[in-house]
Amino acid sequence: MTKTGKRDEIVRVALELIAENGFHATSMAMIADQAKVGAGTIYRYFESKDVLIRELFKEAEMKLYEALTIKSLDNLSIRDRFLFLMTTLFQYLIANPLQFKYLEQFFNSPYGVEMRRDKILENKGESGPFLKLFKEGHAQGVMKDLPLVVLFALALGPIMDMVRDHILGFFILDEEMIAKVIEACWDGIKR
Amino acid sequence: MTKTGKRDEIVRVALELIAENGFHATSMAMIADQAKVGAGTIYRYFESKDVLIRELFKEAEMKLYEALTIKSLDNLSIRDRFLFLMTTLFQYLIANPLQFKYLEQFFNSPYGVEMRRDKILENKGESGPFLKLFKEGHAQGVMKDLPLVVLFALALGPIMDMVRDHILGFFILDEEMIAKVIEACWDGIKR
Amino acid sequence: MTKTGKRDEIVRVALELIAENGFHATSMAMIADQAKVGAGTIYRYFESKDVLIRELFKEAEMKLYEALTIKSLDNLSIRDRFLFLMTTLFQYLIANPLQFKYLEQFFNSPYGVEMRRDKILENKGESGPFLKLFKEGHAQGVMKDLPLVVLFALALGPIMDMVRDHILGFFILDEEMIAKVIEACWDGIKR
Amino acid sequence: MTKTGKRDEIVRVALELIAENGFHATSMAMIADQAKVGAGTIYRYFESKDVLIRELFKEAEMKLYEALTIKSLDNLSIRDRFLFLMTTLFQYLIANPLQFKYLEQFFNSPYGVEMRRDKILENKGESGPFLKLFKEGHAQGVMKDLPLVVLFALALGPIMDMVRDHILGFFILDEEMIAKVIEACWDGIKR
DNA sequence: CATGAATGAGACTTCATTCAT
DNA sequence: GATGAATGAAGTCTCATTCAT
Repeated sequence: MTKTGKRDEIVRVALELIAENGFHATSMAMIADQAKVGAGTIYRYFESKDVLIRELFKEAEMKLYEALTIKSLDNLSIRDRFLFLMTTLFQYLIANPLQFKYLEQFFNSPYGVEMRRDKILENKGESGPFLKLFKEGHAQGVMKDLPLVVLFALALGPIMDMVRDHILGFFILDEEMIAKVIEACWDGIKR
Repeated sequence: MTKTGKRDEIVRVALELIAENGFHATSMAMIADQAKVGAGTIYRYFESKDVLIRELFKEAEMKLYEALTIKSLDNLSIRDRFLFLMTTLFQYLIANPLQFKYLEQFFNSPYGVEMRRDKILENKGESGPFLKLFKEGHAQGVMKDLPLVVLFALALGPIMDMVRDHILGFFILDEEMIAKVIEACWDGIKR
Repeated sequence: MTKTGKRDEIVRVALELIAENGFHATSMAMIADQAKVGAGTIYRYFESKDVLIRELFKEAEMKLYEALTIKSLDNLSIRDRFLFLMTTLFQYLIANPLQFKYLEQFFNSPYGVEMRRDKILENKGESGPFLKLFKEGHAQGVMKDLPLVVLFALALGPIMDMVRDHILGFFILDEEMIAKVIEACWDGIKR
Repeated sequence: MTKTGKRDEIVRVALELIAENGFHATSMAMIADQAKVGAGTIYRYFESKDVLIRELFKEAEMKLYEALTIKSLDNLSIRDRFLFLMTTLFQYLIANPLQFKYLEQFFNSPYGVEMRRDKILENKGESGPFLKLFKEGHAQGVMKDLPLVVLFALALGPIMDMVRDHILGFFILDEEMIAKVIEACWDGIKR
């Protein structure tokens, strides 16, 4: 196996195991076993379990970010861009439940204290797609005159809850329902 | 110390430590030390750490439920009842940050899988205040025609995010801002 | 309950629990619970668990000794006295399985190192019924010229094994079989 | 130290400590200390203390079995084979007192309930040397017409008692005495 | 005298991490 | 680089014993 092959396998297995079992219930030995590497090998790539966990987060965050920025939306209206971004987000999270579960766990743990959920989308600086959208929505007077943090919560809070319930099998989200939820979120933030 | 004094102290300390550090990082020894009881004493009151954690949840859930049901609202309009309930919830969570943090952690852990956040308010049967409200809102055609689960997410998802940010000190929620957020949530669920 | 009533109850329950579960698996709390006394009460009668265990042994030993000396056998032949004593022993142990199990455990544990099984019957000085019998058997030339310790082992070793198997349900000892086993033991020690 | 060196050392030390102090009084920490390994190392080789205890038994049983089957005895008479086997057993147990003490403890504990002492020698199927001997003795009419279990008790019960006394230093067994004891056992089982 | 809540030493076990091979 | 056996600190839990009531 190539060098990066081992690293990738460790990352893949660690994300999967932690998403399913939690940080605590996932031992380094389990990861090593399932990734078919020696226990010590993980430490060639990650200084410690803590570092591994943070690295996993960064990679999951990055992938999500990329999913949300694949397409230029500059020529659409604010509303249409919101609908598109939200739909993309929904679809990505539903298609990648392990990533979603991992991110949820990460945020809801001591690790996530200094890294609010909003930051997933916001912290990429000016280029964060939701951030950019909300700023422009503000400027055009299309959205409520509320702090960006509040707009994030209004738009994304419900989404996270719905996706969690869907992944846990408590509620089935089909395309029609997704569209309705997004519309309702829009009602919450639009002026 | 009175008989129940020790149990109360264990509960208080355990909630605080777990809220701040997480389940995993809070050892039984830490709880015993800080509660100033012997290590074995905890086990007179709680069969195991697991049982302690679930008991803490039950007590926190109960207190929250009580806070939301102290006042009869039957003679108010749906909208006013919603505003009142949401304000009460906001205020309770902000005034009891340890309980909030504990509940958040509990839900976002293997413990909480079978106990969705919505259930906090819903599962008390017909008397769950939000459940009752949403059902009536539905019936009267005041609210969107969406499943109750979705209405919960739309109304409560943003609240949880805002409260978390407030408690972590990322954003200051004053009464005016709370009122605005609640209004926006109402926009999200009203027809 | 009278004072001795409590002590007796503790002794009875402790013997039963230890016979069934072993020293280690029987906690003082279990004994107190089942004897319906407070945990501290046991310590009014027995200085420690160790003392209780030794006291239990002494009482069991005493009862067995009494069972073997109820009847004067001086006018019987050596052989008949042997048969009678052995039959009595067999019957007593089978009728009192808890006592047997307790004694077995006691001997086969650090407690019993300084108190060989033979001592049950021997240590009552000159009056130990088996000891007396073997000495006279020796003197009359009816028994093999072997040390008393060896005669004890030849006569009693098989009995203990048989009784254990019977009590554990591995083998059914009826009166006929008992008689045969005793006859065989006699063959082992007779000249 | 070689790879298996640690396991062997753990086994050796555990057998010794348990033989001297009993299961309960021998902690895993004591074993680790005396074997000069880390506390966790024992668990690489044995899943739990329970498993260690059973494994120790299996190894002790196996060694005893091997000691009794090193030599083919098919061309000897039943009586000579009996004398030889018994002598071998005596010598093995006296030469390996730790194994003897361990086996005694094991049988006389909850572990040994389902594994009667007789089974040490019997359960190897048709090849158990004592079993084979007793069956043939039966068939040839050389031995008493008693169940095999009884023959085991008559032959081996006294041996165990004598060996225990010898090991504990209560009685010195020299070769001459051993021969006499075995003869007496033969008298007990022969027709 | 009796009680039983409280204690804390100590038992078993896990697991992140190291390091000789 | 890779391995995985070894480590030992730390965690959960038990239980003989004490002592205030």
